[in-house]
Amino acid sequence: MSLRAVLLITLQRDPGTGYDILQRFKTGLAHVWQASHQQIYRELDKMRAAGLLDCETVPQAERPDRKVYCITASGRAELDAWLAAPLGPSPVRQPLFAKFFAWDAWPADARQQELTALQAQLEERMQAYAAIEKEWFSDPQGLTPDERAPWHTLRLGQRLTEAWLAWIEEVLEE
Amino acid sequence: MSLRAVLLITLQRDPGTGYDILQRFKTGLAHVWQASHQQIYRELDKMRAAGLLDCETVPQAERPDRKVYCITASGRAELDAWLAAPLGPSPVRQPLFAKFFAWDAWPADARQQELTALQAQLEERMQAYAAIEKEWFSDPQGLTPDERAPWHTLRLGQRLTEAWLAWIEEVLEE
DNA sequence: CGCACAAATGCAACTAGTTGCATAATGCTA
DNA sequence: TAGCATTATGCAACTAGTTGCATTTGTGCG
Repeated sequence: MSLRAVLLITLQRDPGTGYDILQRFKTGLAHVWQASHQQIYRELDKMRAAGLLDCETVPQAERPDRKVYCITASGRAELDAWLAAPLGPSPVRQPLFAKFFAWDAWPADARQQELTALQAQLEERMQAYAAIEKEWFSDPQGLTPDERAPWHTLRLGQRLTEAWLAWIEEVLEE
Repeated sequence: MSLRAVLLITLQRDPGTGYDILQRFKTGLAHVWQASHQQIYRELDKMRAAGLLDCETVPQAERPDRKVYCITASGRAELDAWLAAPLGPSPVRQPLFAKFFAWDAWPADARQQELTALQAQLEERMQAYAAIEKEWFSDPQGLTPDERAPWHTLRLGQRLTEAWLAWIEEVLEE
């Protein structure tokens, strides 16, 4: 259900094609939602069939046609309903924790490798966050509430990533 | 794939039935993995068919038979392979962030309700962590490395939950 | 007594997401 | 000039997880 909501949100802000949305998932929405192009195209088509979206085919010279989707009144109603309803709890699934519970069977070198790889990945993420913050949110106090909201999600991303990094350091010290 | 690995891990430690594993997912493994009984039973049967598990049916007087599963050599090999291979990155899917990106369409009362509900849930989780820590890990320095590993996962759970709570407070102050 | 809950298992149908393949033009680069 | 990335869409088959229903007996509660 949530992919559908995310598509409604982004199309409500800006109509676009499946490909456009794929690009958004790689840039501005990267720390919100990710989905493959197959999933996006399929979901958009289902939503159009359900009357949540309108679709206009724009032919292009020498390129495949662009199918530009845009939200309908019924799509907007579905989005409003989704926003009003509280999110359910998401099930816990931590494969890394599972490895910790198999500590005695987990080879020390694999352990080391896993944790340092994760560390590198998290540090990269911190840098990506910093770059986004610098580019878009250099003056958080000067933003409208609507513009501040995405900045808050960035802040949480930073807090969580910092917590992960501190923990990895603690574990690696052993 | 990870459910399979988690089942291998817990059965390697202690053979048991699907029902037993369901109970473990509700207690000791609650912050590691969660799955419904249907998923567990189905996966166990598939794993038995694939030769990863042995199954012994224990008839009980006046109760449904218990099917006790226990890991085979080939199951153990699969577990070792899983432990040795680094985990892939998990896709980002944050429905709450999505709501923040639809800030202007998100009614203030729904927002308030969502965040305070989440806050209550996280505080409950902190208490659950504290209870587990008190019961099982009151002396972390006195544990063997193997016993310390689950304690580390608890510590990360605490750190992440604290980060969430601090963030919610920051957001609610607006 | 009747009702809910725990113990113990399972089928069937569904939604969500992944993987592999296919098409077809343009532009870049080794 | 051959090969690879980008733009733009899609089918088919698969794995993973959810939801709803069903069975059978014992135990505790009001």
